[in-house]
Amino acid sequence: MKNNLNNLDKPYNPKETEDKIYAIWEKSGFFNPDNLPKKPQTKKQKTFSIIMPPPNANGSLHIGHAIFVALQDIMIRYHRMKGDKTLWLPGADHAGFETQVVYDKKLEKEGRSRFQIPADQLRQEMWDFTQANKKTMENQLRKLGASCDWSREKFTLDKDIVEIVYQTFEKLKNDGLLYKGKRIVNWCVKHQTSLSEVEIKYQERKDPLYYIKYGPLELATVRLETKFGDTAVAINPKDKRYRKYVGEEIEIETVLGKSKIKVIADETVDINFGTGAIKVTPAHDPADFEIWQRHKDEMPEPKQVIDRFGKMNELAGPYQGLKIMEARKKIEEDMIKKGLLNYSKTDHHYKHNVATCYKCGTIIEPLILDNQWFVKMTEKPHSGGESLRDAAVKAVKSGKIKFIPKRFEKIFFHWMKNIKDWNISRQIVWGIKIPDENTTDVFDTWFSSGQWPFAVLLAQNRSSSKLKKNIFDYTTKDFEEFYPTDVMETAWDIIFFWVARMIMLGLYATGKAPFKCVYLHGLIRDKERQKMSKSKGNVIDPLGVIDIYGADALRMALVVGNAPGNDPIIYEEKIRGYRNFANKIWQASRFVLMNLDGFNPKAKPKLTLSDKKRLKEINKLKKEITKLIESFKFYAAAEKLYHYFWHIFADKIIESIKPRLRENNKKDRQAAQHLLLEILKTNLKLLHPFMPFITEEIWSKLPIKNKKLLMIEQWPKKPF
RNA sequence: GCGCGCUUAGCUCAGUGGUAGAGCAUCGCUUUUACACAGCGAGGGCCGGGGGUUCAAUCCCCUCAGCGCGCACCA
Repeated sequence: MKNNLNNLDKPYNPKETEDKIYAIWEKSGFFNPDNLPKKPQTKKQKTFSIIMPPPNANGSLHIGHAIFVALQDIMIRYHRMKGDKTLWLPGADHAGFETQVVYDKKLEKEGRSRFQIPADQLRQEMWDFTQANKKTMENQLRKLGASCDWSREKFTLDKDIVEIVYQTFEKLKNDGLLYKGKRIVNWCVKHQTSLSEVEIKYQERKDPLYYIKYGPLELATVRLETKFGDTAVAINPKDKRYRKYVGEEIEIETVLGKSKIKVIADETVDINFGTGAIKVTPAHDPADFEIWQRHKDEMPEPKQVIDRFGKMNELAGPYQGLKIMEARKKIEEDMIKKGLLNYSKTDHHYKHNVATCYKCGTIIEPLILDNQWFVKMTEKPHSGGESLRDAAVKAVKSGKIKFIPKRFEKIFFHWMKNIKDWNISRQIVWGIKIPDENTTDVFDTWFSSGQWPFAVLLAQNRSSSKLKKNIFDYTTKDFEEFYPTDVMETAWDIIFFWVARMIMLGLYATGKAPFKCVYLHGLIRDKERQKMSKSKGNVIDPLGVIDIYGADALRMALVVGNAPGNDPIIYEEKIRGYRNFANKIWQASRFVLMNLDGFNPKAKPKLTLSDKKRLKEINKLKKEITKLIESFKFYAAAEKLYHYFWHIFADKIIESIKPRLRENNKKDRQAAQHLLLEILKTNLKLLHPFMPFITEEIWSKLPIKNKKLLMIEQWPKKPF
């Protein structure tokens, strides 16, 4: 029998194979579940679906994306081979704030600024920018071997998706789960937008804690510069020292002169901290804002003394125009001069945590903004049912949604317990405009991506006439077939940003959990355990790696030794090791093919006792691999396959069979050939989800009648 | 402050209530017609410390130490 591998280069050359193979797959149409061979009518068609976490269309794919491709493609290819109607739906995220930040930097380099460009023009520029990135990312996904259904691909700014997002917004509004108003928000003075609770990071800082005289009282504060915005002094109602002042107006002296201020009692004031008395600055402190909300009748309206750029405004008198830290220093000096500061008491080593922007590290300036939309997390909707938070917690507690690894469920519950209402207003141009006549704000990007699993399925084949129809009275074939999806596979660091929101919004909008299982992979580190980032210069470009070692090798390196939830370490030697493995597969396959002359597939093999043992052994392997994949232990399955192929099949079986291939005993030779081919075929199938390119290429060379593509061959399960 | 992890061979990581595992690296030997991106062989570990449960603990419980992470936070 003829063989082709014989003529090829000795070391396996992935470059010559991978693009060609991907083109064959894509052309076959089998990425689309509708084109897959149907099971006999007697058997019920099972489905399997994964919605791909849509990569941000503001750059190119990094090694973290390669992990999700490797893991999800394993599941997808396994289920496809098992005969399930398998859908992997790709997409891209406009990634509102993140993309705005990236684009701001680009503009900065060009000497431009988003605040000087007309909004429409900027939006068009950013649209072109993201569309170009999206194209690049699609090709990168192809390079990685992602067997996703491109015909169903969605972008978060597609018209139909936006329409669905608006309808969910309407529903939330009608259910009383939205409120808007003048609210205090986390304001980033650099990026000029408000941020949600998960978009701020606390950083420990040392700042002086000052003690200042307030009439008959003394109080402690870090923020001298906000004192012009004080609208009350608060004490604990149980504090005997100050109880007599409650309800009184006390006369105070500041650097701006004398004035009067009300003393109020609030239980949140800690008697033991500082002096037990605090200044209340509702316009610049979230906790103080809450105090004001509780004591509106006793206090004047909040007074904003810092503007959106982090500079003192006209209410700060002579300090107007100064940045916060400059103003603080100046005020400190002036207060000392005037004897308003008990300087000897100042704690210069006061450690506290300060909220900063998670992107740029700039200290967040809490500000009161108008027309801010918030989603209520802990209140019940008017139409009945549980709060967004409670429904989500229940779904996980009841096991409707499972986390892998399970420990993340605890982290999830802990966060949900402390969850705050969600500010979904962003003051940037890049995003979905909030349907509110009084604002140009856009939605927090996670408000749309939080709806992604049901939105992309409801948006399929949605004709323009149906576009307007409310999703809550409408369904699609895809939604019926594939929702809830089977697995949401993503990185653990976006549990709160994304996973929690998908669970809450999915349950709310559809009444069903958006997925049955959340598989969380870790963040890739370098050999020094540092996170990979462009600024550190330790990033690994997946395309560069693929160019040298091949996509199969990269995928294996990312899967083996990578248990869920742990942060894997990746380095070149590891990838090289799996390149070597790919070559081992290639060489062993070459050997089998080179020794097939005279092989008759129809002849009944006369197997020896040890041959039969080997077949038993491989039956056991099939079972084990299947079980490991089903239980999400991809790292173990990959390692086992590696070990079997290399150290059992290549080192032991092939070596021991060589003499039999040379002998003239035709029957025994047939048996040996039969054994080799059977084992090779089974291994290629089992390895296919992990190393799809090389296995498909070798499969194409095997002498098999009525051969299909390996990607849709039946997953091995029946014993010989 | 509340909470979650991790600690196993030089490195990266699996693992199970019953005599410790893999890959890489190391050290020998081998250029044998699938493969030197290789083969054959070898060395290497009080499974972080202490205590407990058990016939038996790397595994379960307690405790200590080191490392990492999440949440919260008051001026």
